[in-house]
Amino acid sequence: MSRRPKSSSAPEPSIRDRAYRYIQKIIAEGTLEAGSAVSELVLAKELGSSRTPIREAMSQLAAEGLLEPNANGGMVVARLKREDIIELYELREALEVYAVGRVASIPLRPADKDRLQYMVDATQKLEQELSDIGANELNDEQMRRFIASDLGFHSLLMSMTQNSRIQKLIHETRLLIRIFAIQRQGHDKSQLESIRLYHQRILDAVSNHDPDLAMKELSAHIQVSQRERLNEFDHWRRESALRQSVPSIFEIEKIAPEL
Amino acid sequence: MSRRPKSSSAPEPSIRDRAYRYIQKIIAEGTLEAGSAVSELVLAKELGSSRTPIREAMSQLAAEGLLEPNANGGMVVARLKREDIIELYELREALEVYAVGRVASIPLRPADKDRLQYMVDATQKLEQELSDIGANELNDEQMRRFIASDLGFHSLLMSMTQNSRIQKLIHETRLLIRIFAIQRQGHDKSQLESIRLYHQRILDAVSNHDPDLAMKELSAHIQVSQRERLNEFDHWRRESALRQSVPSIFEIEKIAPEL
DNA sequence: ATATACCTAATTGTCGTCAATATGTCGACA
DNA sequence: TGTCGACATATTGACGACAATTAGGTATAT
Repeated sequence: MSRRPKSSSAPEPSIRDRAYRYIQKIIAEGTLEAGSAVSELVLAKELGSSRTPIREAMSQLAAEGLLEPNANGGMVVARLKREDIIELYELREALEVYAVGRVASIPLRPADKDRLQYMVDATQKLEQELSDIGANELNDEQMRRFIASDLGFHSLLMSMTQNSRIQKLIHETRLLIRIFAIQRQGHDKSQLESIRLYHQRILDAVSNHDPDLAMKELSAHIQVSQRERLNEFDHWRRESALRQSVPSIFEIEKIAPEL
Repeated sequence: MSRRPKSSSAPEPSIRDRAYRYIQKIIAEGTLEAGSAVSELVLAKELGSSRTPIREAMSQLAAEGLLEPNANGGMVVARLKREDIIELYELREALEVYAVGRVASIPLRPADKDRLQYMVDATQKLEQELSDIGANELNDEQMRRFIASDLGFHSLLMSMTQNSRIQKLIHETRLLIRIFAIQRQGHDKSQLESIRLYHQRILDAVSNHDPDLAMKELSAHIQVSQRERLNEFDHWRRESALRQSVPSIFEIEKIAPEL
């Protein structure tokens, strides 16, 4: 790694790293939609580099689950199936529930408690805003704030685990879920309140050194999220199936009117 | 993947795959000791290939934790520190305990129960052999059989989980632990019995659809293993420190006799 | 004899290219 | 007209080579 001094001022990221971040970004942004094949050559031209660094970056993305190797060869942007959502949420549950049990077993520093409470309060503030204007769903800006506070709460909590491997896995799992999340329709007020209450109960349990309760609440919280996500997925798939089938009938009628 | 027809008879593994397995093998066998730098060129010559496939295989191994990138560049065979052992066992605990809870929640097929019981019985048979000849520790052949039955029990149990990602992570984690295990001195009879009893209790709990008990037993089982492994590690490190310091004195005496 | 500077050797990140295969299109034939 | 086969294209896996940087050793000066 001669080109990776990574010393003081100029980390000089290798082309491989830049490619890694670039591909991850365009997948996260949805520029590359799920299921589409991603070519090494076009990415190499886009980045003005050779195929080699792109190739290595894609291997890593594949190892993390963002890309999956196609049968005939080459990579395809991973397309989450229903079972994948189930698996990913189960993985989250296994890891996060264990982690929160550990966190709740050690003293919670007041500063950390305050930061966690701040995240919960941020969500409550959003609820208040909804009530004030009589709305039931979050607008885009509010949605962004909600995601920030939701992610912040979980990230903060998990960062208190000493276990770096578990942290990394949780991060990757959440990333996968988030990236491939169906366009999450804005949570309504009741969902918001439910999430906030879960967070508050988890925080209280951690604060009270009650690992069992903290684990139980977080487990339920994740399971509720899983179910909501599965419902979104089923809705989306049903609509998608309709959109797919109806035009095809039209096509048949247009092409073969005798039927 | 032109060279990967993967069709019927000749899967024709790509050079990359062969390199992956080869490197994993020589690390597992201890041919490459932990901490030593592994050169791409040497491996390429050993395998009679170019550096490219080796490079990609090494990237994958690094992603799985077997190799770790060196600061100046290049890869080094990962050398597990004490915290790594702690982290890996915690990860195992998080994943396996969750998985066994799931397995215990669904009906256990009689065939599976028999296979699990067979693994437990295999361990008990080893105990019997020790008792018969009045020995206290396993010889090499018995040790191999024990590892097979121990690994078999856990693998079988985990394979009943529907979650492929959790299975894969458990597999990788166990591989890491096993590969970097300090030369595990043969378990003595009491350890053998303890392990067998844990396995039996876990099996019974799963068989009786008692997820909580199964999880509790497996958790304790893994924690005991972790503690044993940490003890081994501490012993080894203490001896290693002695071995390191004494020769250095010899060296000094040879190089600078006037001291 | 020690320390510094230089030089050689080894190793790595990246590149351009080749061979082989999968895909899609066009044409021929029944 | 429908189906099969050959051709062209595109893409991937692998190779050898180059530039750059680091490490280690040597020579030189003090």
